[in-house]
Amino acid sequence: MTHPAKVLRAARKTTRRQDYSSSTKRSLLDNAEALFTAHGYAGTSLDEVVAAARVTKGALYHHFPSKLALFESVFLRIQQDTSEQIARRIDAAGDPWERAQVGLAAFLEACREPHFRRICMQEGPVALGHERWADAERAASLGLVKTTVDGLLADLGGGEQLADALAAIFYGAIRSASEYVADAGDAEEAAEQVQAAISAILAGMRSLAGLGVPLPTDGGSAGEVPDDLAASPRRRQR
Amino acid sequence: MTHPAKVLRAARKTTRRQDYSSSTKRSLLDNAEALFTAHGYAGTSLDEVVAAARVTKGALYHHFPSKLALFESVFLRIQQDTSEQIARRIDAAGDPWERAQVGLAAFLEACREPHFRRICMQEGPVALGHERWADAERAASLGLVKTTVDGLLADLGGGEQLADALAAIFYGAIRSASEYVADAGDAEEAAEQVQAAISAILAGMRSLAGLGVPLPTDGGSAGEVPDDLAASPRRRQR
DNA sequence: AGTGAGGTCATACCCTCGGTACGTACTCTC
DNA sequence: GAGAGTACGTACCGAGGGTATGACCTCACT
Repeated sequence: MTHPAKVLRAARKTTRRQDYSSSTKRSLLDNAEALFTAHGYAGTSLDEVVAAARVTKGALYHHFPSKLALFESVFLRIQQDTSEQIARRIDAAGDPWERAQVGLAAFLEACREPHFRRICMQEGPVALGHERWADAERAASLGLVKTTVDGLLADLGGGEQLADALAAIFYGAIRSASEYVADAGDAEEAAEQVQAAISAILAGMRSLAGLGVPLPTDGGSAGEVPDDLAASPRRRQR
Repeated sequence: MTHPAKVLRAARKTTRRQDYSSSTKRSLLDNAEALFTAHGYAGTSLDEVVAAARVTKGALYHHFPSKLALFESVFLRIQQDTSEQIARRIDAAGDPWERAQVGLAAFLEACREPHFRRICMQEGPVALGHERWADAERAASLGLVKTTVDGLLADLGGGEQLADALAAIFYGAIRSASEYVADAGDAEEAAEQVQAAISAILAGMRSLAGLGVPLPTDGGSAGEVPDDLAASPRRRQR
């Protein structure tokens, strides 16, 4: 058996110099993640980051062009890890309705991780700006929701034109639900309530389809809604 | 007839000095609102604000103890105006389901106002911090949603223990829906989709109740959910 | 092994911006 | 009309993001 170090270096085909560099970068990312999680984006100074990572600002600015770019790297790393994790659990589930339940549970769980909650859900939109954050979300969390919703609608048969809107709605619902759970005194009980509430919503949609009620109706199916309110927000009732 | 100026001053019971002061403060609030809307909290410097309001930092710091306090004043002013406006429209509606529809339409409309959208929905949580923002929201927008949801549940009969969770869920759903509408290429069409989607959800809940399905079921009613994912229900089916 | 090259990082500095200390002018009251 | 207090301006400080410059260290090539 050869020497472990030699095997590693040979296998990874990296120079000592590259090891140093990537180690420095990784340390910056790790420490930045911890500090951003603890104090937020604006509340974290680069001096704190470089001190924690035991480097200087020169090193930081060699690896990242700006504070924002550093945050974005941290953000993307967490987001990708988390969404892959959730996707794996969804894929392990069976029919669309079970997948929705599993996805919800997995997402609620992820939102109880402080770093995901703080960096991806709270700081992300404002630090990166709504535009870039929304793009990243579309590719990750929202994408998962969209896929799941597509599955549900396919199972119900119909309502495809509502898929995007429904995905956005469910995504916001889950997001807000996670805040509700995180803020609740009894997180377990809150999580149960959320599961029950969303189950009820899904069950309602399912029963609607069973009743032969067409999903893609324009307003009015939940109660008498004046035309001018259901159709175009421009025209308001006096 | 007495002198006009005397009449005015006597009627309003304010001194010229107080007029000047409140005018200065109002100008600061107005200009800060415009700048915060355009460039966000971090992107707006106090120098810009005082220049726009044609005063100096001394004046600003006489009226507001900090930049954050200035932002909070702007925030609260917009939030109160908007929620009062929405509340009036809800109160003008009839049964709970119509109230929900009207409230949704009014909220979607408000979210298309740039200053409400940017300051109350986007910058608020991060600038004020989640805690203070959540408190303010509970008293305003979320309060409206909670009241409306309470009305729905009362009409359905049952599910009261889910009211808080449902309100949080619907609030997030509406929030996200408003983003969806704001980001959409065709806002009109997007708003219609959102109205239709939420109508479908509400109709589903209504039909569930009509079918005699009890609302407060613990998970699993939408599909088979593995025990370990069902968030430790106190009583599980089966 | 020696050496040039370039990637990697440290040091020192600038600039913006939130916040403070203090001075001034004006207005109201007695 | 004199004192008092409010409203506001001016000058400055310190924190923090960003930059210019150069040293060191590794690596490839001879």
